[in-house]
Amino acid sequence: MEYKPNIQDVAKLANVSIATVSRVINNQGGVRKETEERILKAINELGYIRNAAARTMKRKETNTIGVIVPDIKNPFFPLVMAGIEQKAREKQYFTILSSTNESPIVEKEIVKNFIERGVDGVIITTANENGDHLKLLQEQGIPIVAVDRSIKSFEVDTVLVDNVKGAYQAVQHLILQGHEKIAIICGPQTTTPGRDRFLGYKKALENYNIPLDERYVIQGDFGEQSGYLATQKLFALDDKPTAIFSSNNLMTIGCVKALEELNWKLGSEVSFIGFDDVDIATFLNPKLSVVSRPMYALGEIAFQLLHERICFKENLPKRKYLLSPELKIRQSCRLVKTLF
Amino acid sequence: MEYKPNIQDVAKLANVSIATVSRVINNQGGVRKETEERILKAINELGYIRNAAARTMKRKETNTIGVIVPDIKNPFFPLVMAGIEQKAREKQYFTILSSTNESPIVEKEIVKNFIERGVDGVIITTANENGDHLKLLQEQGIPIVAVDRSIKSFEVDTVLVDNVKGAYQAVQHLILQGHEKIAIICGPQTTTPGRDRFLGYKKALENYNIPLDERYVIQGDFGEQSGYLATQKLFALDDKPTAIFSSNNLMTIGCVKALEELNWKLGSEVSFIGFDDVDIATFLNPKLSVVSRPMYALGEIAFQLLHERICFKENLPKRKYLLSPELKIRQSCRLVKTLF
DNA sequence: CTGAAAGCGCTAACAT
DNA sequence: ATGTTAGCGCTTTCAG
Repeated sequence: MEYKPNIQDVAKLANVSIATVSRVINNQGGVRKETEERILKAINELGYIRNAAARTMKRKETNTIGVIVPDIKNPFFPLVMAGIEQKAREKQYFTILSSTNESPIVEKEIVKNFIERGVDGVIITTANENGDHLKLLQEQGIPIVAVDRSIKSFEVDTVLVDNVKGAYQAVQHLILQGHEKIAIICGPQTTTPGRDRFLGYKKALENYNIPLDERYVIQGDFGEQSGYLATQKLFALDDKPTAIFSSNNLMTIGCVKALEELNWKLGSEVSFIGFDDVDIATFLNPKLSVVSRPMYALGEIAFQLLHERICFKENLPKRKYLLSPELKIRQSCRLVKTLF
Repeated sequence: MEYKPNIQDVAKLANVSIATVSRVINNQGGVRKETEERILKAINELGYIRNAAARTMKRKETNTIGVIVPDIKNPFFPLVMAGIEQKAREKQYFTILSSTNESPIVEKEIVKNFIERGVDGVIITTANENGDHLKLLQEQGIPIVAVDRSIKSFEVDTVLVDNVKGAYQAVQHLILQGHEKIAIICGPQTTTPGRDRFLGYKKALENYNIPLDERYVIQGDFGEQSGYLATQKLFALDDKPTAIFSSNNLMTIGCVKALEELNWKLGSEVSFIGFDDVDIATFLNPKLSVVSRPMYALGEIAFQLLHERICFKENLPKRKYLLSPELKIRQSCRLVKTLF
């Protein structure tokens, strides 16, 4: 049973023209009830399923959006994806997902493939915020929504998390607890999240008149290993910090590992807040305080924006959403112990 | 710049026929070098990208495979997906992913949509192992590979993890450490993994002549909450178990949470082995022993099987792979303390 | 209410 | 080496 019936077969079996069949499968009305039933019956009998390729050729739309993420193994993205899919399904859109492994080259290939397939729009967390390689999409008039990382070289709808604010709140909290020697494990300053989280850190210090101490600023690369190393460096300091702010989830993990090995007591000897919730946060003792991002909402809004853009194209100003992260205070940050 | 150029535009600009252009974009050779260059130049100038829909109509193939998972938020699946994508990319295949949220109804919709789109094959971890809703695929002659969960109602290539063996090894390990009161937190007995892991548990007890004690068998649903509840039940027993085997990752997390709240000392008062590695495993103190599944390999092999099937269709026997999980002994299971 | 027919953009068989 | 042309299966005027 390998034969794929087409609209012709259905028409023949139902004794109508293919135009009528088309009307029925597209619910366009204007077909007598008996005729419709006859057609439906034929469709069922044959197991007819309409051919999307042929349909797309006429319609110039696929009801499909493409999603591009840099690393599907990072738990952040599946959660965003879940939000996107949910909203997309509601609007009868389908979602195709590809992961670039942070490679702009792969990303470009994927973009090209998405265009070939005629996706109606793209949601992307790009591997390269410059974004020149995404111009293809723009040239084809395919709407784009940038999620979590913005795109520099042209204007697109964007939904970001307020990284500055999240970092600011975390550091402010530490300051209000009496900390002054607050270290930051930075993300790459070539990425917006990396820069912005550092910015929030600086702003908080500034607002509370705490001078920035370069020794407490350690560069990391968002990888676990760099968080580990950074923590070791901080521990080696004569004048150790009393609190650490880590700029992302993986570095948090590295940091916690180092803390444990160094026997540098979390919560008591050194307070800690990390950016991004991590699975382990509530399993550690003390439980980790974190800045948590609304991943699901990020996905939902991204689809919302994309959908509007697909419907109204250019008759819409470019929009930038900035979602607020949530500071979840648990047990890893405590009032500073003053020594006098 | 909204106009999508087509093969005609390219042909006109390069002063050739569309057939020649087609030859070039498909690397079929038989075109004079200068001509080819002229065409390439025109393609570049116009920003031409070929239309997959039109191509598909002729070719009857899309170079695309569909992947269906029950829950993209479960970290298991993105890892499998990464393995699939890697292999697929090597063979120039594209991958489209959809998640069913464990709903067979959604799954059926997705299947239908995949067929509409003309995917060349499907890799699926089905939400309903019965599989009647997948017959559509079979009828259309679309190859299927089942991953992690088998399909009952017809024969397909399958790649599973040896759940019986994994559970057996875990429980055996506990037995050899002297445990006799070993509890299991079961997965749903309607799923193969749920059943098989229970089977492995029973087999191990049997082999070592330990009678099955119903009080130590708690039903869960693979969700975190059920692991939590199960642990509470076990703790409430007069004759508490000295070891717990949890049937999956999420229930492990629930279990560990409960353990902590109940102040039931992991490793000393109660030994533990869980099925599936979890992020937190090595952060806990003591570190969790687990049965770990080869997720990436699962994905790689699945694509391999699918690809062969796409190429050779029926001229291939149905194949069943059974990958061995790995028992990772860490610190959460200890020699039983005998009381006499 | 229904049908006939013109393509959508491409590939591939057949000419030249 | 290159061009001509017949569809692939569908949607959508335009007629009836």
